Amino acid sequence: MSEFGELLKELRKEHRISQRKLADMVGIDFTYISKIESGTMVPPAEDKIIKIAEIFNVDSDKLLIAANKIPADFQKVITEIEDVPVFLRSASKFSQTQWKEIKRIIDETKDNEE
Amino acid sequence: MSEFGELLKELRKEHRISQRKLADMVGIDFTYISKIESGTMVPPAEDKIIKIAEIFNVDSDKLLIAANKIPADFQKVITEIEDVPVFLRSASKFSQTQWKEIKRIIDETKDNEE
DNA sequence: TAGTATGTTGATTTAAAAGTCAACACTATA
DNA sequence: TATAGTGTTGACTTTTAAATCAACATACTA
Repeated sequence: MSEFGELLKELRKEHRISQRKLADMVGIDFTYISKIESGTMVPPAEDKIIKIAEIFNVDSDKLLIAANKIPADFQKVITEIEDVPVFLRSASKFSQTQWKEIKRIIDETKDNEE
Repeated sequence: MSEFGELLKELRKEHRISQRKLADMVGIDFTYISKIESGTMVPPAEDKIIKIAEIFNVDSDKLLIAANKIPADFQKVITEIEDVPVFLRSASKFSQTQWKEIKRIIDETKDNEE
């Protein structure tokens, strides 16, 4: 039942890299990698997870979420924008249709970026 | 600069209650309350903050946010609803108008409750 | 003025999270 | 069959967050 562990193992295998090599790159002990993969130990701290995401070139948010961690950046958003906590309290009640509307709004902001 | 500390002191004063009494009710040492209020120490753990919110009859989310803590409940929402992290990444870019739309959607769900 | 209530400070402790170290076991291969 | 590469396990350690304990200072009040 360790989503993160399984995912890590998969990524590592895909990239054909050993636990020792990965551990070196991340900056942790290789035995810890072993335990994370088997679910014996909980996922590492956020900075390590971000490094892993970089190494395997995956979205760090996704990896953090898989580790059941809230990206620290979110703290700023949640604590600084008043309406965000209110939004989060309602988020579980949104219907499909409502999510569609929200996604439309999100997409609008994405345009602004380029 | 300790938002939480100042807020706590204010609430406590309003309720005309001593640090010792409050500490007893919350289940922590009174000297800790003193340090929190002065900003010497960081706010207590989430469960203590929630107790404080109950004692003073204020919204616990607000108190947690003032303490720069993300309510643990949010973790479920953030990790379990796929679109929420995406939303949070965009949240800081929303315009007034966009927030108005979002609030409208939130209000719709509130109707469902009663 | 002795007692009671209040808040402050510095040193220390406890609990939880995040990790290391040492030792072993299996496999491949030179 | 030695040795290099890999993963596993159990006990221990380090780090950070969350607090306590002991001692004192100030004000109030019986």
